[in-house]
Amino acid sequence: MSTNSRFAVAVHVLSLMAWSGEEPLKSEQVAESVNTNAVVIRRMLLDLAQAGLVVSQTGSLGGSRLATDPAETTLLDVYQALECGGVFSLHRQPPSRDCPVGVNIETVLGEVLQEVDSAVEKVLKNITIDDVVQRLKPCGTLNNVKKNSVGKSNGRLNGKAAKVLETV
Amino acid sequence: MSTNSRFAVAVHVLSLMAWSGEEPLKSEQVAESVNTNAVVIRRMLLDLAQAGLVVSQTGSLGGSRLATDPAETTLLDVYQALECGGVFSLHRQPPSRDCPVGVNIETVLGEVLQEVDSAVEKVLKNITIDDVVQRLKPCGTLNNVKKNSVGKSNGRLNGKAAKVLETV
DNA sequence: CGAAATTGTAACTATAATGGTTACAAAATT
DNA sequence: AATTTTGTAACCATTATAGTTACAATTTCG
Repeated sequence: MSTNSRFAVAVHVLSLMAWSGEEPLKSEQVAESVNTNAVVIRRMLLDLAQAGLVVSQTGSLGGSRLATDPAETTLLDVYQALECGGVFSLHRQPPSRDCPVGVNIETVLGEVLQEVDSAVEKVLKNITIDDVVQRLKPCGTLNNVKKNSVGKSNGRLNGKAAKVLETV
Repeated sequence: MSTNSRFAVAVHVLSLMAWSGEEPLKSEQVAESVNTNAVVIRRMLLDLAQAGLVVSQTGSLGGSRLATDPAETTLLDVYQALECGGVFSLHRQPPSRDCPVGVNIETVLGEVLQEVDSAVEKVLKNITIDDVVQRLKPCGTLNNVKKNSVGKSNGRLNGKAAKVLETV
């Protein structure tokens, strides 16, 4: 369905900011964690800023930080900030008006899609950015060491991880 | 989000077949109602046939018809037949392994997306093709006449509508 | 059998959303 | 004034889907 990772990236970005607190993050730092280009991040930050979820500042000490309490910001807020406009779409071209099915299928499907969207929104409304951050922590410390067991992740920041978050 | 109308078209196609009963519909007829090309329809019918929802036959009296009871076929069956693979996607490129957020965000997001998908599936599982067809009927007779009030749709088939469904 | 109709399928182009890149003006700090 | 960073435009790349043409394989019917 969706070849689209915008929602995942947006949650990633906001989680980074929640993790790092008040200090503004530069788009370059965020891009490094997300593994993409800084302009892609800035474009997304514009959407998030327009929705009032982040604030940014230009200049040499600039960057972006959360504009809201992460414990109050839900994934529904994030989803709506991206203006994805629903999970499914209706027909590209309107169906035949001369067919009894075609003439009304959009109305009926519209109701169904609305029902789907409501269900999605209900789930997203119950998860906050803070929830996501809390759920990140156990993975980073216990679970992951056990899985990889090569000592790559030992709870301390090292290498680029330090570069990304120590400056924060 | 989804620039994708495959689900809408698939439900349209199956509703047409449910509406028209046992008689096989030709891809050209279906394409006329959906307002697209017959090959687009045939490609979709291949997906639906592989999922066991329709059967097709070549030859001069060929066409496609439902392979299941429309009252037992849910929109979840349709959705799964299309193999859309979930409502949202994770990151295209894997995030940084050197960032405490990046290294675990995919795991956490995967759980969230699973929760979303389950909610969507729960809704779709409760709507059958027959439900859709039933909900098409009132629109075609009362509601629509009132809305358009130009007598375009008067309950009888006329013009191309006749062409599409009278042969059925 | 041979003609006609229809599906199955390949090959190609078109469209649209997203992602990636480069470049640079505007703003803020030193 | 110099430096840094965002905001933003412009362009290309990638991917999924839709649309089109063409044709072999299959089925019916004369």
